[in-house]
Amino acid sequence: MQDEKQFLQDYSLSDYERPSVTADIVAFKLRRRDSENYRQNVQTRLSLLLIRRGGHPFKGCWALPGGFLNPGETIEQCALRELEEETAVKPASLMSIGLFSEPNRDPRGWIISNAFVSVFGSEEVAQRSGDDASDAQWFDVDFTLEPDGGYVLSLRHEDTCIRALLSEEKSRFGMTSFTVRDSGTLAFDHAKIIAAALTALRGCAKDFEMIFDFLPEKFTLSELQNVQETIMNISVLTANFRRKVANLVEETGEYTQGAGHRPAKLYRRR
Amino acid sequence: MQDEKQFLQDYSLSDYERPSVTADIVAFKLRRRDSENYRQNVQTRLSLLLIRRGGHPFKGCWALPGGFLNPGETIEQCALRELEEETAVKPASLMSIGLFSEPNRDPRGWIISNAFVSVFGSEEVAQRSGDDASDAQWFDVDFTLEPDGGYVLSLRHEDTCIRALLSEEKSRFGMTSFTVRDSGTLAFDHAKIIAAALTALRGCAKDFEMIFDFLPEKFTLSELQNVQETIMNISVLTANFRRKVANLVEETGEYTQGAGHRPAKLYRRR
DNA sequence: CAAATAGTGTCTCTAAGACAATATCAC
DNA sequence: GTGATATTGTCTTAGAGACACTATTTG
Repeated sequence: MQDEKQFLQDYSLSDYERPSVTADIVAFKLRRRDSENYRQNVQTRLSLLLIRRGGHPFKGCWALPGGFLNPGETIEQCALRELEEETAVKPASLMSIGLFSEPNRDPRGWIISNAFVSVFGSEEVAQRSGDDASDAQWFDVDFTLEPDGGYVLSLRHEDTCIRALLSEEKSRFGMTSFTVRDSGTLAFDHAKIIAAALTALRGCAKDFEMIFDFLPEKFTLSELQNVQETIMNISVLTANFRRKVANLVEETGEYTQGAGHRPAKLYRRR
Repeated sequence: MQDEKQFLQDYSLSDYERPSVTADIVAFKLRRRDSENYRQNVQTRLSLLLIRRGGHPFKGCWALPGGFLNPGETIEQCALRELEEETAVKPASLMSIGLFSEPNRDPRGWIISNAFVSVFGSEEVAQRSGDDASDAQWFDVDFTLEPDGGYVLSLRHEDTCIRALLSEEKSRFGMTSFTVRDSGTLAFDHAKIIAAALTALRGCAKDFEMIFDFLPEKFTLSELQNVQETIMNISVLTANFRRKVANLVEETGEYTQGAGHRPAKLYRRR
């Protein structure tokens, strides 16, 4: 035992070269679309948070929020800390989607990144500007398979439109990874990370995982259905949706009011 | 542009403290059990590869194969390289199960690890001994939920029996993580990693992912069924199993011979 | 024939999908 | 009543699970 104490005292990790480690977060939120009819329910779009880089490299490009792992914290704590520096709010959920470790993914040097999907509820999210970020904005997401087999990732915020092209690479186990053919004005390999995040998010939403995190504690079944439809970019039949989620929710006894049509029961997650 | 070149030339990552990064691999294989009856099909057990540590820390304990990430390689390449140093054979598959980054998981210092599940076919796997490993052996796996809600992980090889106790921690998204209550003679947090690996492996096997990697190119449906049953520690009805995998395989036209009973069609993966 | 595995047929039950019908509010 | 959403009912079909049955080889 004395032996081991001595060993650890003498042990030095400094002989080996070490990478810098970061956490990058793909933060999702549903953005309300203005409705043309005041009696209609709110329409939503899926959006994600990007930060305009103020310094080199990729100066002026848009990048995912994230930052370096500090001693004494886990990678999840790092992700939450970096995210809170940008949004001032804790996300409703956080899910790892893997380590991105291509040696040349960052021109600054050997930097590998663990990426996360995070979800924010629909309450307004405050924004701060970070130290090396001149701007942070939520971009509407469009990620679709083209007839030629390629994927197009479009991110829009007001006049700004980012467009990236990717190819799918099926590597066993249902896990799909993407290759970037054109990164547009996205920094680093963030197009690849966003594509992986969207794939993971849609996979979860299919099984009703994570969809509750987009909503407040109490919600109507229509709102819940809207979340799934928005994320997966599909539309499902109401009757079937309600049957499938019946066991995942419970009634609160409360109802919506003054919506211009029949009130709806408010549910909560069970 | 000149501006950016200059920036990158001046940029130094050395101001920040950096962790060492490793890849640890939970390598699975099916081990043939001696059958009491020469006419019966071979019975199998799930086994995983452990290495006895020859040096400090955890001297004499058993640990997962793995090693440090080198510059110029991805974490997947690192995992394959370390695994090949131990087994001299490439695995049939490799799947990441996440980054383990608890600050004090390694007494040597700040070392974080990306864990992988890998699968080897049933052909014999050669073994080399690594530099800091005095022994490498395949341990039969038993991982079961006890009535008290805890999990027991038992690993056996001849006279050696490792026994670890864990608790389940459901952290949203169906992703379950484990807390180690008693590590037994397993080094570091490897009991936690093995529990996560088994959970991931069973999740895959349920959907017929990864089960083909345990078998040679040509196999019978009985063998395939046996793989799933062994991994998940369940038994399923033959007729139902065959219906479910029917679209995942195709006939080769060949048959087994001389097994002491009716020959079986050999299939391959489609 | 006995022992063992290989392979098929079919019944039931559940869940998913499609579609129709009714209910309730604001105006 | 009209326009909008809320909520329920039910028909059909696909798939999972259970179980019974037949087929083929070695010894």
